[in-house]
Amino acid sequence: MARIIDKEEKRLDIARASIDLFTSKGIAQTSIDEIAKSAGVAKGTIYLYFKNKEEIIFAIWDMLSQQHKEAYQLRIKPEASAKEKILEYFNFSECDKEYNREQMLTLYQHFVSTLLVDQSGLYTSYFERFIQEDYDFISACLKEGVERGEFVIDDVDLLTYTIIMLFKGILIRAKAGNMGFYEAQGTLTQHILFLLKQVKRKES
Amino acid sequence: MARIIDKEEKRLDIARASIDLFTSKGIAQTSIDEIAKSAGVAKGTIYLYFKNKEEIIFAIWDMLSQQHKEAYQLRIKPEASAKEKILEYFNFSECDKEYNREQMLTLYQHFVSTLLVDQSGLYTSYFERFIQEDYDFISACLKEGVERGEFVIDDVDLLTYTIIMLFKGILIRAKAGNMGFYEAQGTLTQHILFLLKQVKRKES
Amino acid sequence: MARIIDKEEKRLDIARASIDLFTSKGIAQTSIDEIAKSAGVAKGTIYLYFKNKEEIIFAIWDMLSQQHKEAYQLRIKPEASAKEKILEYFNFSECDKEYNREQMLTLYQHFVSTLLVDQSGLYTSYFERFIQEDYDFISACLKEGVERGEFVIDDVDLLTYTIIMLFKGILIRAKAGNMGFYEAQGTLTQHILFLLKQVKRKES
Amino acid sequence: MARIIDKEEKRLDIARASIDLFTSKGIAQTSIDEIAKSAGVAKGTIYLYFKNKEEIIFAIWDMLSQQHKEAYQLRIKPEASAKEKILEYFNFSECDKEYNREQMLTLYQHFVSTLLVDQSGLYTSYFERFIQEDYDFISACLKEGVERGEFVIDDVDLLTYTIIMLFKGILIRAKAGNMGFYEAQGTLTQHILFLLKQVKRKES
DNA sequence: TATGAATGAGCATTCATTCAT
DNA sequence: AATGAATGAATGCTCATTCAT
Repeated sequence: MARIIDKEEKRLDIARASIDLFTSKGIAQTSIDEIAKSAGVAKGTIYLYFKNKEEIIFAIWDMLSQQHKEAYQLRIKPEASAKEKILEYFNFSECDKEYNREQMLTLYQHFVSTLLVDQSGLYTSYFERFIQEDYDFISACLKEGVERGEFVIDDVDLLTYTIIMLFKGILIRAKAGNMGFYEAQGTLTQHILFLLKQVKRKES
Repeated sequence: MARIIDKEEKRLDIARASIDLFTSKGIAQTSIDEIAKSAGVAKGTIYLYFKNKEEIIFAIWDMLSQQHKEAYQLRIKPEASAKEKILEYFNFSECDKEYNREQMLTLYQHFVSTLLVDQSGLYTSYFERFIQEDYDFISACLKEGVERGEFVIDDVDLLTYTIIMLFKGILIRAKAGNMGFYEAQGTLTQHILFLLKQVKRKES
Repeated sequence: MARIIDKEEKRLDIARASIDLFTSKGIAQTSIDEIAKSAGVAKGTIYLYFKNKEEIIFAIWDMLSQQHKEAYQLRIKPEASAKEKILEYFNFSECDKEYNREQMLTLYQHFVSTLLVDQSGLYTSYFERFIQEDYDFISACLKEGVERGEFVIDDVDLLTYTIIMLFKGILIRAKAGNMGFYEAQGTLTQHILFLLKQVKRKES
Repeated sequence: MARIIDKEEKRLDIARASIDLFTSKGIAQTSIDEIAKSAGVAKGTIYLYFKNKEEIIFAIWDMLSQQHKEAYQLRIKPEASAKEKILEYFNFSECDKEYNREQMLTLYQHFVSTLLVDQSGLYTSYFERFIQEDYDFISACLKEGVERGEFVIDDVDLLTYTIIMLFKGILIRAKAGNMGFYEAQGTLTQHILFLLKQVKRKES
């Protein structure tokens, strides 16, 4: 058992060591050699923990995604409104603990870039899971909001996807418009607020 | 007397020949060698018409963008409503003339993929122009709609960007969700319609 | 006859246009394309006047060498001493008329560089002629100096070659020591003076 | 446990394998591919031992220079006269041990050729060191000769450089005059002897 | 487990020269 | 005579991955 924990820990160590490199130089521009040096292990050792370079990216993603969920759980109060929950879900301020937010944005952009040209289907199916998670969470929030009388929504499914697509769209707009993390986060929040305002229940 | 050659036409020939390769293999995975073979010219000839690989991509983009604009102009009637104009603007059915729509979608995804990891700034500044064009068009339509009494909009700028971001977001969702062109086009239309419905002027 | 003169003149025009490029960028780094542009003719035209790139270099050399001889003839007085004649022979101040002296030095260095790796024998035999000319001139001067009682020389042949080798050696030393034209010229003069002082006839 | 390898020895193996190619084809005309094949390793392996092509050339030079110094030390007796020391310093007979003398001469010519057109400054600064070493050695010998009453020299610095320039000059003359190693060596010796004779102390 | 030496395919770009017009 | 479009060989360097130790 101890061995397995060690192995998992070392996996994470290598993944963590890659983040700086991936975000500062780009995924394609980062060599296994550099990752090995940065992680303080030999090149061959990387391959004892990861089948290939892509697996490292998945591992990073799993790790950050896990952190994000945990941070969300800590921040959110059960009695929060649906709006608050959704906004909090798209708040990535926890990154600052270990990695800075600009890196997180860049990493996400690189990840999506890889997805967009994926031909093996590996990334595609991996990414599908995250979109599904987002979908499940947001639609649950919206439904809860409707039940509580917070929102009036004709088509919860449609609105859910609108929010998801805005979240993806901001990544591209941020890159094309030279936005940093804060501007991107703020813009996204603004757009989500705009949408939620449309479906807010009008008091009579 | 030198050989008489329509330089612009040959440029487009080479660009056209690249599209198949870019969409089937990816931009980064396509070598100049392959483009040359596919275009039926020698490798060096490519460089008589393009300064570098990026220029080929931009040329394709310019070409498709031009075609799209022309097709839009042919389709749209001056008296069309703002809603019709916007929906038509995001209708890419003209592609079938020369390239099929699936290719068009894939190409867009590849292009955005390249943009997302661009470190030279070349793609970024190139792409900025197109986002600006979209912005100008959509916000003009919305304003016109407001003036004509078609819409009631608090913040035209915000709604414009919402539409733009949805347009970018659908590219990612389409990839992650294994959508083809038609599904993606339909989904986008549905989302835009939903948004425009929110701001539609309520008849009293 | 007029045709031939025109042809020769155009040859020289092209050669002249190459000098700037060769000296500023290096011979290997200068493309025929650039020479053509600089000479205001088409690329193919170059090949009507020169069999290949190397011939241009020979033509430049012939031209400069011719200029040097003419300048020498104008400068030197028949009654000059042997020492004066030799020093004048290694004085390249005429370059300033059309090309500056730094260019002349660089060009000479490039030329010798090409010679040193010549495997065809073309450069070698071409260069041999110039060494022979130098030899004939210098040994004639030295003999004249001996006859006139200016020098006492045991082995004229040896001293002649010493001077020639110093002249070649200064090219390498100038490059390795980051010398400019003036420093190189001055250094060479100093060394030749030193040698001639050794064989100067001692008045009793 | 990693493979045990004498990195320095392998470095020299690769360098040694390059000499044949450099001398028979020229430095610029020899590709890394050929060097790799000649050394019996893969192309990538070259770059484990050398940062780039230039480093290979410098490594060869360092190696030969080292060998020459060691051979000189073995040959020379401490009580040798200044004249003997200088002549021995310019005696390259040790080459036959591993590489033949003609190759040595050709290699030197190729190296100087590359130096003469060097625009990066890499060769220039590398070569400067060797000229400086030669200067230090020769001027020390001459000074010693003066102190011992072997020579009478007005300007040691000037004579030192005369010898150095003759040494460089012979490389060019050898090439232009189709001299082989022995003729070049003999000619150089003869010229140095001539110079030293001029400054030999006259017994009264 | 861990190492790190070795591999070799892969690639954008340049350029002297040719030749159809 | 002049043009300039076309050619295609040539090359230094990177890097993910393997595997002997």
